[in-house]
Amino acid sequence: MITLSDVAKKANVSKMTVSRVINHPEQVTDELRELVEDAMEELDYRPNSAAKALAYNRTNVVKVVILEDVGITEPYYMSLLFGIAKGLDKQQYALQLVTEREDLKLGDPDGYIITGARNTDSELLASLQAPVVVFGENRSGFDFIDTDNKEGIKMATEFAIAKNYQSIIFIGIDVKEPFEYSREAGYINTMQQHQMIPRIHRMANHSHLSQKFINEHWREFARNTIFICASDRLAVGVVRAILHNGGNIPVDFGVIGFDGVFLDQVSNPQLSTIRQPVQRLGEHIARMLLQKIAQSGAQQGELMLTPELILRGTTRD
Amino acid sequence: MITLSDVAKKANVSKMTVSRVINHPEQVTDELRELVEDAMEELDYRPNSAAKALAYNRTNVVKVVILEDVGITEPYYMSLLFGIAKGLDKQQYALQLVTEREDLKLGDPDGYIITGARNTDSELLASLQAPVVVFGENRSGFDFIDTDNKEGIKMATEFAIAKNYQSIIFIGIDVKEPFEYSREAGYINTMQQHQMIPRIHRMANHSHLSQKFINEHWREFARNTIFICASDRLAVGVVRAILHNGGNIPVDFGVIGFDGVFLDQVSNPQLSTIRQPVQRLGEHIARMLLQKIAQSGAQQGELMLTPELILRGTTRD
DNA sequence: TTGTACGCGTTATCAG
DNA sequence: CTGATAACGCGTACAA
Repeated sequence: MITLSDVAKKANVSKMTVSRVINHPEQVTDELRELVEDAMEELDYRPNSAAKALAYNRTNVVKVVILEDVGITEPYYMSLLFGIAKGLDKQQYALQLVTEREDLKLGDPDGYIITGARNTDSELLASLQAPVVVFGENRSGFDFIDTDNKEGIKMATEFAIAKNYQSIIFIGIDVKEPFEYSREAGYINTMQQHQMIPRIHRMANHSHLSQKFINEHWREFARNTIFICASDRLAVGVVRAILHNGGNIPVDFGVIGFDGVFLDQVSNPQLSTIRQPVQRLGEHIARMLLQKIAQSGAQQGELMLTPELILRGTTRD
Repeated sequence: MITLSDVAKKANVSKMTVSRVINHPEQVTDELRELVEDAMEELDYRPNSAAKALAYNRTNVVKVVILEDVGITEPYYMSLLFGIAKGLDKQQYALQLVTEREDLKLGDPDGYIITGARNTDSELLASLQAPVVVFGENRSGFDFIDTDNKEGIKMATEFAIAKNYQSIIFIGIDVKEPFEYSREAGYINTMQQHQMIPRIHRMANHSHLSQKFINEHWREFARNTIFICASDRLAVGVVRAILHNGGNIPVDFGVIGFDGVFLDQVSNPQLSTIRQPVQRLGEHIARMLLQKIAQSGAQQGELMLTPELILRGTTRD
């Protein structure tokens, strides 16, 4: 193993000079700096993160916490993890996955990335002893990152209007959480701007529930109706019910989902959807946390990334 | 932060005694040991893993490598990661996710968990500088864990025979990999044991390919046929095609998938499938790697976990 | 601007 | 069986 001292010897300087070249290069003369850099290169020096962690009193570990019940594993989180891992790797950070509340207190990570948190989790999060960033809108003051939910639904609604769908119905998720409020707001605002009357139905986020709902109300839906759904799951159920009742997709009926992770692609026909940039969100939240750690816990604010409207088999051209 | 020294003072011993109580308790008298244990309890002592890592010349990090192209994110890996994380957590290990081959060489993990490896990756794996365990059967001599593929298909085939399906067809994945050979072997052996003639069709692992295949050969399939598929993806396509052609599931046609992760549950009707114990596999492979690290790289052999035949909407009672 | 001495928390070695 | 000492690799504080 190559250490600072090895490099120092090779460059004929003290190891402190080498350390400075790495952490405070401006304090070293160009001459020495180049000498040291060459030596590092030649020896293929790799800093020892355990030693660094010990000196800084850090662990170089962040906990990634999934508070949501993932009975059926959401593919969503896979992409998110990929992104997070990518963001952390660049700084030689490692992660520990936590899926059970009890395990939250174990270990001493340098920070936490929280996903799937509900309003009721605020106290729990506030009690953590290291910097926290949250994945998903919240109004409890935690730094967060999320898709721009409002904007996403706005895009879909304006598309529906532009395509002359007569009736534009929103199928929402029956939860009192900011992400849902924002999605509904995007729908309502856009409808009102165009003097159209919003119509919202809410249910738990399961495809068989939206399927059942459409089946039971089938007679109420005239041709030229589009359903904008708060999730791909709901959208998949809607599609099934329309087809089951003999409705023609995409000619007479349209369906747009929300998420754009996995489900939209394996469904048949492939779903038009508002795709969240999940992996990028992951990268950004990792960066946000690392920065917060570097700034010893300073507030980072919020960041919203714009989703993309993907048009496929369930909307007409 | 509570350190060894703090505990040592409280217990009136040297910190080496405390260290021994933790790592080599048999070298300490019962009397002192209890004294120290009480002190640790009272002070809520938590070992500093960075310091430990430095002393042992370890990083306490393992890399989890996904070599497969995950264009469409496989939910499969999510469960696996949960399991791995659980196994690692117990020993205070953290993980780094690697999805790109180039990133394999960065950092100095204590070991590697490799998934999605193909035959052609053998050299790459052999060149790694830390203990390696592989997820998935292989015949290159790497320690591995996998579902008992052969046994799983055998269970499904015997079920089909017991239910008096006239024709039992295997839809396989068109790859030259051990897992596929084992699945086919499970099918062929069982068929032969019952004096039945095996019939296998292979294609790439996409639902639209199996869908297309069934459509094109629809006339060849008499009633009372069951399709045993090498993946849930293939099974989903088969189901779609059967329904599309007016076939009655589960009365006249049966379908059994393989995997039992996510897809089987969101499909409609819900899929009968051979469920892999993915999360348990994850836990076991983590343990295997940690043990291999502890034994400085000693061979661990192979471990196969038995899958479970889940009967749902695509097979008759 | 550069170097020296020491500390971070833990473990191995060796002496008692 | 127990304790003192040195060492792991790196960073800070202070001195030169």
